[in-house]
Amino acid sequence: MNRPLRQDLSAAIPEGVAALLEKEIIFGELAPMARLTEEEVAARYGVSRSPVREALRLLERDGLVLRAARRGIWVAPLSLKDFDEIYTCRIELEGVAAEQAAMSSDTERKKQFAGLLEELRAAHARGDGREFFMVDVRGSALTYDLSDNRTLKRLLASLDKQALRYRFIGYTHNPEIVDITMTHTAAIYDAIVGGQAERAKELTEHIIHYIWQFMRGAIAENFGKE
Amino acid sequence: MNRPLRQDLSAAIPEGVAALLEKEIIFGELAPMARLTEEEVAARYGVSRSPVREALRLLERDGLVLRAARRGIWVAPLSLKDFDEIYTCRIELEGVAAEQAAMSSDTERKKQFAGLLEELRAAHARGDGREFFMVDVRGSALTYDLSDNRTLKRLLASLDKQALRYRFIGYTHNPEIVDITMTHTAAIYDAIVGGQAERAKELTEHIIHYIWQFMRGAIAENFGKE
DNA sequence: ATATTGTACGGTGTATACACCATACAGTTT
DNA sequence: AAACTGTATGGTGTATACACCGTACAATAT
Repeated sequence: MNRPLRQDLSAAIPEGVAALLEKEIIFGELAPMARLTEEEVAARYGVSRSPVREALRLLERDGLVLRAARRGIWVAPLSLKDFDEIYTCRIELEGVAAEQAAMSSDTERKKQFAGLLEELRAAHARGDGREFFMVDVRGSALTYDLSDNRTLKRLLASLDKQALRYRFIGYTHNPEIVDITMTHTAAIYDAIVGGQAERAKELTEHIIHYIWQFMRGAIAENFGKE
Repeated sequence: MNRPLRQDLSAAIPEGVAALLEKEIIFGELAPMARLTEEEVAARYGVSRSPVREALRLLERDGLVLRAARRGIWVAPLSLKDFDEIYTCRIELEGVAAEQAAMSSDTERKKQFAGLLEELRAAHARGDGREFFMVDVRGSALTYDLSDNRTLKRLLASLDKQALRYRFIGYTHNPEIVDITMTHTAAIYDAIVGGQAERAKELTEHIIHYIWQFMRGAIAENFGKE
């Protein structure tokens, strides 16, 4: 009963289950405050409760689920306050990451930005918002890698997962957010590849602040009260 | 065999075990790269492997231990690079936390800073570096609480645990670091309590940067090569 | 009718058994 | 002698059984 799924989960079952649940949460297939029971998740993926528990610990770390001792587990709710909290942190850390990435001399990996930009443009042209964000995340991951700071990378990877939930909702309600992101991302990639550290940092901070304020409207509409 | 320890662990065993291991790692009782086996830890605290596994996941999240699949678990090594990475992140996030804390109107909780300052002075006067840092951590925790940003709090709580290992080593080699921290901390508390947001942020960033550079010497001596 | 207590059940928390991988070492072969 | 293969062992990874808490609902008493 557990054999078939083991293949899909690429060796590490907890991380595999976490990745699958992550996607479901980020893209709204699992609604905010949806109840998760360990046994149900275990049955769904054909594994036992042990790795599921570890997967849920990972999701808790990234703020995607809430746990109450002996009460249960829920998909973390979304709120305007939470959104503001995340962006308050992101604006600082993404700025540093872009700055440090620009200072990297790893020209070989910097070339990957060109390919990513093409993928972004393709997804943008197709109007595929979901794919757009997935590629955008890979661009961020590349930036974090170039910054050569494992601690920063760890913090941002965690923040990004939360942020992506809001970004996807924002896109759903205001598709032009993809247009804005598209334009600005190109400028940032340029600065990073060109080694303009200060510019990369300022651009990143400015742009994140801009998108933050732009998205607040859509977010407030849905979660203003909470 | 497991009953007696349960009391010490205050209800949640994984968190309890994690807290105990944390202290041992932070204060050097468990040396960098020391091997940890789940069974040994479980036996030591009189619990089973299940909660120990979860405790080790928590420590991994905070960068205190490293895990290699099916290979083992080790206390995370210390290095100058890691130290720089942590402070690069801390300087940004602590600044924001101080700024936001100063903007808080929770005058009731702000009064706690006075008591903490007294405790700091007492520990400083006694030359009790370990106690000094423990109180300092509570001051940071209060600042994070006041910032009213759960995301920021989560990121900083994690960072602080790593940072404390280096801070304790720095103090061991350069006890005057406690003097410096003592003086500067008082100024920051003043700014936060007084509601001077911009000043609190600038002071914090400046001071963390100063201590960072000051400590680099002691850290480099021990871990320069790694 | 309301309040209180008993009870059943869903679900997490922990313990334990077993599977399986990684390493080291010994034995065999070339 | 060196390389390779087989095997034993230590330790993590997973499955499963059971303990225990929290909630809801029903029954009884006031």
